[in-house]
Amino acid sequence: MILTSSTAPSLMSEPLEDYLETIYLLVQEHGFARVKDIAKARDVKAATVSIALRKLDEARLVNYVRREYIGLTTKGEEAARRILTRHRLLTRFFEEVLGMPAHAAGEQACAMEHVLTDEAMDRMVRFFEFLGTCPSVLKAFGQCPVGARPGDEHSCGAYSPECARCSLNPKESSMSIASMKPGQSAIVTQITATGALRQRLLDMGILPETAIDVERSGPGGHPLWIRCQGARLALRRAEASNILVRRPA
Amino acid sequence: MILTSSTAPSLMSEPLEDYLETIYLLVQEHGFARVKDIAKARDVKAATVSIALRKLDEARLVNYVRREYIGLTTKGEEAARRILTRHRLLTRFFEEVLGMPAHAAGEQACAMEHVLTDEAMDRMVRFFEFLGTCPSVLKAFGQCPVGARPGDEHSCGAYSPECARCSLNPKESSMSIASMKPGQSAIVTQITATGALRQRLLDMGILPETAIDVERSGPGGHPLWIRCQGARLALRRAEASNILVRRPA
DNA sequence: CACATTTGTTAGTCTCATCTAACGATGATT
DNA sequence: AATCATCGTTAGATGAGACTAACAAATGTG
Repeated sequence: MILTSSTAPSLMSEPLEDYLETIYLLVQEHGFARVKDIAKARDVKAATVSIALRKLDEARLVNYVRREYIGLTTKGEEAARRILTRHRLLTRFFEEVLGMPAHAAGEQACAMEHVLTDEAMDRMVRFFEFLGTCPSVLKAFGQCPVGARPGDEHSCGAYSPECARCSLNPKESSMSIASMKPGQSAIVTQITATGALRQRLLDMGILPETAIDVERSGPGGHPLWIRCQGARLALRRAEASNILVRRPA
Repeated sequence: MILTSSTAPSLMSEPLEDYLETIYLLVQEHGFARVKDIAKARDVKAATVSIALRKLDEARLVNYVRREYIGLTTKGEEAARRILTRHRLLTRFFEEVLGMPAHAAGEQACAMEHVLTDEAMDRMVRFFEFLGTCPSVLKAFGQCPVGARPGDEHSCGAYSPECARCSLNPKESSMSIASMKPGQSAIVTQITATGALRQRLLDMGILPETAIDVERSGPGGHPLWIRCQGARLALRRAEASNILVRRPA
């Protein structure tokens, strides 16, 4: 989707930002940066790096003398650190808050670091500051069945009776859409499916706090027809039973 | 930064995904999609849309008969809904969790919706499921000085004595790096600056839970030299006093 | 020192997404 | 029915970022 952007965060293309970041890291690690190493780190050919360096030189972001080691200008260092900081922040978010494995968190951060606005960064930092003073929050998330990571104690969505804090254990008020009648509406609270089925349901638009209207509901093996976000979807009963809802008050 | 991606989330370019999304929304809103409307929504020329439609038709994502209304195939609808769901999820995250204004949240979501991996989406949904059962968390964040949004009661970083929950009010253990001596180290807990200064400090890499080493510290008007994430930075005392830290135990 | 290997640059090509300009096709107006 | 405005398509150009292939420079080895 395209919304008209009000702020111009960066004047540089994403690839050029990546080169800057790569150079910064290479200099930090080895004390110098060479075309070959940049090419390897970014998984492009050396020829491509040469061209990029000329552009970065024209933008006064690197000190580029042909066939010599490459250094960042002050301006280039600042730009690199700006991106790198976003990378670290996003990585921490996906790893520490959402509980993703380090590598996946880093990859996700790579893809987003170029487009994180100042405002979103500010709010994200504030969220971390908040969490720093209320560490119980993340602990609670990590210990809840929904928040458990693969390898954790209550992973795989296995419900734990001790988890009173989050009260995610099935209770009277928790029903699946499989038991709803045609014409009824409800709000999704949780998708208990895992793996590919979970992803399929999410991709269809079935998210927490989304309204679901049941249109047709055959008994037994017949599919359940629902409306969600304006779209008509057909679900098997086995799938539908993985979507927990609450009836609006 | 570039990390080798293990999963191939999408086979489509971002612009093509945007066209799909735009068509989906236009059909939902008006019952049909025309080249002209797509061009307007995406802010490109009609010629560009024509070409994109040919590609989407080749990929069997739209039913494209020259000079007629454009409809999505089942496959196209699924792809569009996939992106749109990511858009909604990200928007809600930036709006409801981080407390950004609706428009800014939507813009940020636009920029990220194409690169959100299945795994990150899964974890993000789980986080929402968790928050649905522990709504006090977001309430606590929104009411803390750090989490207050512009317009909220304790916005602008004004500290509120009532906010005992988050204990963000200055306390004995809370000191700024301005009072640190050369050779001392500490961990950043909070950046109390706002606006451009805050952004500048963040961009330099000064984030919560980041280690800071003081290298040189002149008295009075002299700058404070610190190391942060391997970089040497010079800060004015007025700036340094906005960086709160705790000494490692 | 001569030659081979490694490293970097240049030239030319490709694809993608965009543009402008010109041209068809459709439909509305008088 | 003739004309005109709107809408869509085609053709051709541009700029970014990548590639290959060929060449040039630097570095090591016998």
